[in-house]
Amino acid sequence: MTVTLREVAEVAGVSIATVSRALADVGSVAAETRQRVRRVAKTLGYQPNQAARQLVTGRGQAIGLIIPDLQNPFYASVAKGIQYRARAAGLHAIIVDTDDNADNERFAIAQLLSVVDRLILASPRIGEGEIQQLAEHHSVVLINREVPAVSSVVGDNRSGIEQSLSHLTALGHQAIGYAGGPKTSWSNTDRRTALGTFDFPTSTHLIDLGSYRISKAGGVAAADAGIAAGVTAIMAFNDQLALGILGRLTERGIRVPQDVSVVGFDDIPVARLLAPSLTTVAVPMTRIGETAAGLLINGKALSAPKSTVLDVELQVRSSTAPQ
Amino acid sequence: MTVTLREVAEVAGVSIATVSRALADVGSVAAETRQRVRRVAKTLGYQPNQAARQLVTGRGQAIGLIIPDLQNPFYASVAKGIQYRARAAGLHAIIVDTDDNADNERFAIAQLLSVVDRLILASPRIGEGEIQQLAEHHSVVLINREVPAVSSVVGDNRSGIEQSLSHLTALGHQAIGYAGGPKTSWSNTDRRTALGTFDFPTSTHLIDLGSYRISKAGGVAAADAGIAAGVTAIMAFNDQLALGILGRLTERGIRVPQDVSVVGFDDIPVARLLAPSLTTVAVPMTRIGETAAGLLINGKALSAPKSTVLDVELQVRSSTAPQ
DNA sequence: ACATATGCCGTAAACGTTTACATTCACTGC
DNA sequence: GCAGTGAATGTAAACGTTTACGGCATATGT
Repeated sequence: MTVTLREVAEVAGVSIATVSRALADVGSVAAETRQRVRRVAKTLGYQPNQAARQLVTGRGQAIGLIIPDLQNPFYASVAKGIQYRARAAGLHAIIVDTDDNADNERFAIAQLLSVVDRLILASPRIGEGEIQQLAEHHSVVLINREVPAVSSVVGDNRSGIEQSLSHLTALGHQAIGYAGGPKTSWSNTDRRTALGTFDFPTSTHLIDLGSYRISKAGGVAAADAGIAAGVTAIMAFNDQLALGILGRLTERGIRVPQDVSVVGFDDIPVARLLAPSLTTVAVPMTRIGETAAGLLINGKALSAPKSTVLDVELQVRSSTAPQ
Repeated sequence: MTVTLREVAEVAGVSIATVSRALADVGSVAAETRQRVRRVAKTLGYQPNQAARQLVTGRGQAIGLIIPDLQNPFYASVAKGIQYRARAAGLHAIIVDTDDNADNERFAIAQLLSVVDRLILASPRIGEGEIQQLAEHHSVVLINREVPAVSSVVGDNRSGIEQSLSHLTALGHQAIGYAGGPKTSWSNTDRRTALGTFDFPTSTHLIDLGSYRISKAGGVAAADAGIAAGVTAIMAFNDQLALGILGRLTERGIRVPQDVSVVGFDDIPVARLLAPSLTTVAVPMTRIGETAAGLLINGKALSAPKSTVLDVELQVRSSTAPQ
């Protein structure tokens, strides 16, 4: 049924070694022979058996990608970026969704390592030690998390927070609430520390509205907390939380942006579709994916671990207004 | 570095065949031996080489998934469902995003077939003939497309359209516009034909607003077309298009649902987060994925091709109101 | 003309499994 | 006591590739 090297070799009248060399364009093989082999392979519809290839070379044609949640547009975009870069290198992506669960993640990693030796971990929830140990034996690149001695690609959280705060203070907001994300999220703590070191005008104060799950209920709770605290602007951990906040505010008769301004983070595709469209920090999600995959593919990940920080840019839309 | 069957066999004092049998729990092996082998394998940290396994068994540990766009929440959810089911069977999903391009799709299929022999095609854009030919030689399940003699899983488009129309006519709408999706989409044409056979009250008429790309611009154009046509309700091909329409209507000062009602299709996660929250046909996206993966895994896909139609249910929210 | 280099190609080993077949051994029933 | 049975294990082939090695030409240098 399936055509192998042997059959191509027979038809072309050469040995399988020559066929292999001709197709891989490696070693020395006469131009005429190469052409003939190529032609035969094509007409026979030869497709190399990747399992056999991987068995002997030890290096597979796929990279593993572990993400917390495919339904989260952020990770969907990151995954897309990884695919672009991987496809350019003739690789596939094996994606595993962990449902944001550390145990699932551990299991997924173990499973994937029997199939691939190159791994991209997006927002891993497991411990630093585990990650470092993993990185010692395999090619690993992290997304949205920094761990010493391991390659990573992240958005510039500090800059994003600063741009948001500058925007809001410039608009005259003096009571600004921050609705945080899951405590297990590295991005969340990174953004919180950036908040802590921002140089506020003396008249302005930042109010911590707490940490919320990324869900409808989380958005409702965050919005209610913001209203209770009397803030005039809410910065959300990410766009999905901001969406929930937007919905709840409208539900409670509070106008955005006239009464309260809302700023998101990430700039997921729907952010610009909303009414009001969401002011948010645009994170180059796809490019994060491409960069991470690039590190893995060109082997830089192992040889010289490096943390890459990509620029972010505030997109001012209609969910923010002067106070 | 990596531990193989041989090393486990040596340490356990048996042959590799026995180790293989003990671990796979197949054939007959003494209980005491099995235990010892298992223990040794565990302490040595044995991880089977999947490439070798696949090479000899011919069946891999992964299924291929081809989707038009990961960033589309519909497919992200479907992919998640597939993962659930696949994980339960110890399988991985190799996902390829084709950017909704038939050529990319053809290439992706060819590529994937050298790695997997089981394939799920979501909304394939390639021809029926190609699909049927593919299904002859491999296990294939289609999502959101029906092709004779090939297994498929789809949402009940007819029912969804009927529920939407019934809802709108019951609310007193007499000029209802339909904003269609890409012409290449099977779902789109399926929904259109359902529209054509609906039994309208004589006072009501349906207005075709045309076909639109799923983008910001598409939503704008569709909304403008609806306004120009003077409709009081717009049914959108899917939620993303509905989102764009919602945004444009608000932008033009038209209130939803007071002036115009809007109905979506799919019920993607953000639909309920919006203000106004979107009335839409809930398609069991995750379950579609699970079902498709199930067909592939239990081998039903090949032996008895069957089209599975899953129930959909209109979710009435606040984007629709009486006229 | 002979030694040497070089280009082309075939032989064969290796990758780590699974599994058909062979072997051993103890036990059963007569 | 002996053929027959069946359970437990070992032997070895096979899966389809890549690649080190060696052989055989032919070209090159003296």
